[in-house]
This record gives sequence, C-alpha cells and structure tokens, in this order.
Amino acid sequence: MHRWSELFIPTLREAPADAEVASHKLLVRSGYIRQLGAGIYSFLFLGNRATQKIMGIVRQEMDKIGQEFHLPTLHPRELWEESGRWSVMGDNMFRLKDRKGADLCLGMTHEEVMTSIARKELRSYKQLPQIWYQIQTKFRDEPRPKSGLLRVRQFIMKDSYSFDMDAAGLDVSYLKHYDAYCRIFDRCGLKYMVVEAHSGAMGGSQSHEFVVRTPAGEDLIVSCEKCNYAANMEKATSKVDPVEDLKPEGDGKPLLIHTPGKGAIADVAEFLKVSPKQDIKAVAYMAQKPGADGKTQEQPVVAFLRGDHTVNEMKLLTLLKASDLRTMQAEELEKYFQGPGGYIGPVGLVVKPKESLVEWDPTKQDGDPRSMHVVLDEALAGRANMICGANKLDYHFKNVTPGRDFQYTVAADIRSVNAGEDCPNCGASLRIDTAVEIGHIFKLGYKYSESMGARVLDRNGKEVAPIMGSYGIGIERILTAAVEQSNDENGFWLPPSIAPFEVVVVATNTGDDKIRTTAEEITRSLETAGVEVLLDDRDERPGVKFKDADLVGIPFRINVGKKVTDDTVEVVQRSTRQSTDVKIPAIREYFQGLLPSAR
RNA sequence: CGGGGCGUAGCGCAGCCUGGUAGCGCACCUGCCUUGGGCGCAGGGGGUCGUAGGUUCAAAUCCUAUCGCCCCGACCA
Repeated sequence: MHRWSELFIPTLREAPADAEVASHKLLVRSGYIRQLGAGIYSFLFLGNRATQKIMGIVRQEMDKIGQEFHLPTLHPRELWEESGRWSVMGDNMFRLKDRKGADLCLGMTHEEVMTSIARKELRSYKQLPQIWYQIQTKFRDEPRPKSGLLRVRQFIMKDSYSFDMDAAGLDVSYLKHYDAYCRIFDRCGLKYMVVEAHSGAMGGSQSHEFVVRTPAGEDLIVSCEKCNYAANMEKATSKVDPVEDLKPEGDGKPLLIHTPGKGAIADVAEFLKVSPKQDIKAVAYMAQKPGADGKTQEQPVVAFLRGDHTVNEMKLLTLLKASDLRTMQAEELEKYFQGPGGYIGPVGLVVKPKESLVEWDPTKQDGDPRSMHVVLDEALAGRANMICGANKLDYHFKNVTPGRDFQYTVAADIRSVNAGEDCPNCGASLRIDTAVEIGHIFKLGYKYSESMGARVLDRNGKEVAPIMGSYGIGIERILTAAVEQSNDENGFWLPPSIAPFEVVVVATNTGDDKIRTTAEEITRSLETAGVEVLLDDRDERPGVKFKDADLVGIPFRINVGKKVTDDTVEVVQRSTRQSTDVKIPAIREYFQGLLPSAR
C-alpha cells in the first residue's frame, strides 16, 4: 500500500523563479522532478512512475513490430567518423577522452551503432527485414537548454532502426512505425497531430513528425482548417494567391528608374505606389558545406521571391544540398552584383547551370568568377513586368519579366508559409501553431549502410546495401506535452495510462478512526482490483491534502470524510472537478467500470 | 556565440544605491489547538550572502575576475 505519509513527494506551494512554462512549474511543484543543472533533471518518485508507465506503453507497442536492444552510451570516435558525423555534429555532441587519450562521445542517436551491428551480422536478404529499437538516454549539448523538460541536454529516447532490402520494404517498416506511434500516443491520451516534416539535408525521402500543439512548443506547424493537410514550417507549402501583373511601360523592356534611399521593399513599393507583390525581393547567401578535408566550402546563391514573401532557409538548404547558409557581406555583394545591399536584382547576373546543383563543387570554377546559383521562388514563375533592384545604388528596374529579362538556375518553392494563406490541397485557410515534437519517423535511405559498409546478398547473390529508416520518441516530452495540454492554476491531470497513480484516496481526517480505517479498506480493495492507488494518510488538514491532490496529476480522487457514517464517499474527477457520491461497497465496481476505458 | 537579468536559509524574496548586529513569508522542529480547500497560538533550529582576489579599521553591500542559472536572439539530421 502506497502511503503518502511514508513517501517522498516534495510538493511546493510556489514554483521556482526560473520556471517559465506551465509544465516546468508544475512538474517541479508537484515533486516529479528537480533540476541538477542546465537541461539536466532528476526524476523523483512520482516523475519516475509516470515515465516508467510511458516507457511501458512504448515497449508494448514496439514489441509488436520490433525487438528491443540495449546499446552503449559511450561511442568511440572512429565509429562517428565513418558516417561523417563526428565533424557534422559539431558542438552539439558531448565529447571526452579516456585515460589513454582516445576520443569518445556520448551518443546523440544510434544510427552508427545499429549500423555497425548490422554490417557485422546481416549477410543475406533472408535475414531482412529487421526492426531494432531501444529505450535509452541520449546526450546533446544544446546551445540553450530551456523550458524545463522541453529542451534538455540529457533525455530518454525510444529510437528504432529498420533494415530492408528495397524501398517497398522500407515503406512497410515506415508504415508499421506510423501505426505503432499512433497507438502509443493514443494510449498516452495525447491530442497529437501528424505532420509532414522536412527530411533533412542529409538525404532521406519521407518524414513525419508527431506533435502536440502548445504555446510552449518550439516547432511551427502549418495546418489546414478544413482538410487534414498538416506540415511543419520547414516543409509546408501554400497555394500562391493570384496577382495581376502591372502593365508594361514604354517599350516593355526593363526601365531604369531613380529610387533614392528606397532600399527596402516596403519603401520602394510605397514610392512607386504599387503593392509589394509587384516587387522582386532578393536575398543573397553564401551556401556552406563541409568539404572532404573538413574545411567549410562556400558558394554564392541568390534567392528571388515575391516582395511580400520570406525565404524559408531550410527549403533553400535542402534544394542546394548545403548544410548552412550565411548572408553575404557587403564586399561579396559588390563582387557578385556590382551593387549595394537593398538594390540587388536579377538582371545581368552570371547564372550557374542547373547541373551545378547536383555537382556541388564550389572549387570548380566555370569561367566567370561572378557566376552563382540563382534560385527563383515558384511564386514568381509566369509573372511579368515586376520591380526589382538594378544592382546600382538608388536605382530599380520596372518591366522585369523572369525568363525574358533574366535567367535562373532553378525555380522552386523556397518561401515560408504565412497564416491565412490557402491550403495546397483544398484551398481553405491555413493556420500556424506552435507545437512540441514528441515523435519523428524518417526514411533514411542508404546513407549509413553505404558509408559504413553494411551489405547483404540479394536473391541473385548480388551484394546490396540495405535501406534504412530511423524513428524516435521523446519519453519525457510525452509527459511534458500531457501536462501542457491538461493543467490549470491548481495543478495538472494526466490520463490514467501514464499517471503515477490512477486514484488518490484522501482520508480527510486521520484523527477519526472510522475515516482512517475506511480509507485504508478502500485503498486495499481497489489495489486488489488492479487499480493503482495512493493513500493520503498524512496528519494534515483537509485543505492541504486537497490542494496536493489537485496538484500532482492523479486523475481521480476519493474523498473519505464525514459521509462514511452514511457508507458513502465522494469520487472527484480532476479534469472536470465533478464530484459523485458513491456507496462504499460499490466503489470497486465503480472504478472497474470507469478505468479500463480511460486507461 | 550576441543581448539582458539573477545568484542572500529547502522555496519565494527584502537588504546592496548611501559599507558597520543578516531579515521577512512559506516550509521545518517542539508543545497546545484544529480537522472539507495550503487553520490558529507559543517557543525553536537553520545562511562561509555562488567562488576567488582587491579596496577599507570594517564588505552581502564598492572594484576586478570567475563559475552557475534564467530569458530573448542565433542554433536545434
């Protein structure tokens, strides 16, 4: 029997001053967690019970599709060099040396370890497919840990990896995960969304994020008000609203006009009495990518968008197969555009051919040192007679038509979606919300199997690399998201499936023998019926116990009080505050009817 | 890494500007009292004022350095 009087449940009347988001304040106040350092938390009794229950659900559902391993946290440098991520991960990876001076790191994720097992052991197509998973602590040296458990440097993650013979097999493994994740998050009682996600500059073809909407979240999610379209900001698109082009002036050729001091889109548009939608916005970058020698390679890129749109740098990175972007310095603008910032434009540039996007080799010069990638946002395709910078201080062009007056390397979707734009599927309005990412599934492709030399023989005796997927779930984030979605000023309530206890029995007056013994009997009776019960038998005033019961996330409370003389107790549902009188002999049956559906 | 803020008892804070006995609320301990929403009364314990150096007769307070934590931004396959 779990007696509150004998347990360590350090509840606080006030939240720590440095807690900002609801889940952080409440998890600390309720005695679930305590902070040890920036982004490092201890889980106390209640917190541990909740996370253990979450892991139990994850394990049950994952066991239906895969096999659980337990892999090392400590990884040798050589392993990560094989995949190239020893350098790619940069400062986000915790690194250390052993006594002999050998480099090690703490695992951020386990593609390398899993692949190293696969390459040693998997020999034949007959052994595939495989799905291997683990529930393990991961380490990431976040530049800025924040928001309690939402962004931390050490956290528990369920991560799994699939190995298949071909893309069709990967589809099956991917779908198995998709379904398992839905079951897991359903069972955890979360109101989640599945969104299309950016699949990364490192390759990979398809990806979904599982997210929970909350103001505390850091992900931006675009979703349709009407249909089921949903995607994260890095991936989302919208229908381009039609714009009526300006009429050509003069002979219709680009016309140089004096626009003194009007370097910003808004100023130019106002000066010329047109909408920013008639302007071409230019953003010039140096795209970066680590070279084979570990040094950063750079090449120039300019993006052209409609004046009222903004660049989605993640889309641009993906398009360019680059790892980083930085905006051009003044002298670089001068070099490539012969013009100052605010007045750069597409006319007269030296455009790299489309093939150069695939052959990412900035060291290879194609004659003209001014040549660069010119990326046109698709919203500009088909437009005519636009306004743009003339690559000359205080001058713009009118009458500029893409394709006629300037060429470009490629036209693609590189803009960010704005709230209220039209859904690409159904045309209804799009909304943007913040959300917490709780799970991510990802088609990896051949990146790791190829770079690390995993090979199996196919049916024809030919050696092929297995195709991989990787799939993650943040255990603590499930708890955090659950708290974020169900709390008030008095505390929070968890679904019974992940709450540390399903019921808290409050003996309102422990000085009263009848009340105390009845509370104990009810607790024992429910426990034998398989209900997880916490008995609050502390010698405290009722108010103290009610406040604590409201605080600590337990979904049901039984008040054992004066009504025992009537053979009656109150059952209070934390989420609604609804109280029901139940006869004591019927209490067990009452919860047996209530809980299974709520679990 | 850039900008801002904060380190004083377990938690929340005051004191610092203007140097001189370290304080308040909650929590904790003892006793009494009370028992349906953090009850009341009385008594009590607990702090090298983040750390190191400096200035001074004297430093929580002024100066310097350093460490830690929080927030905004950058960053976040």
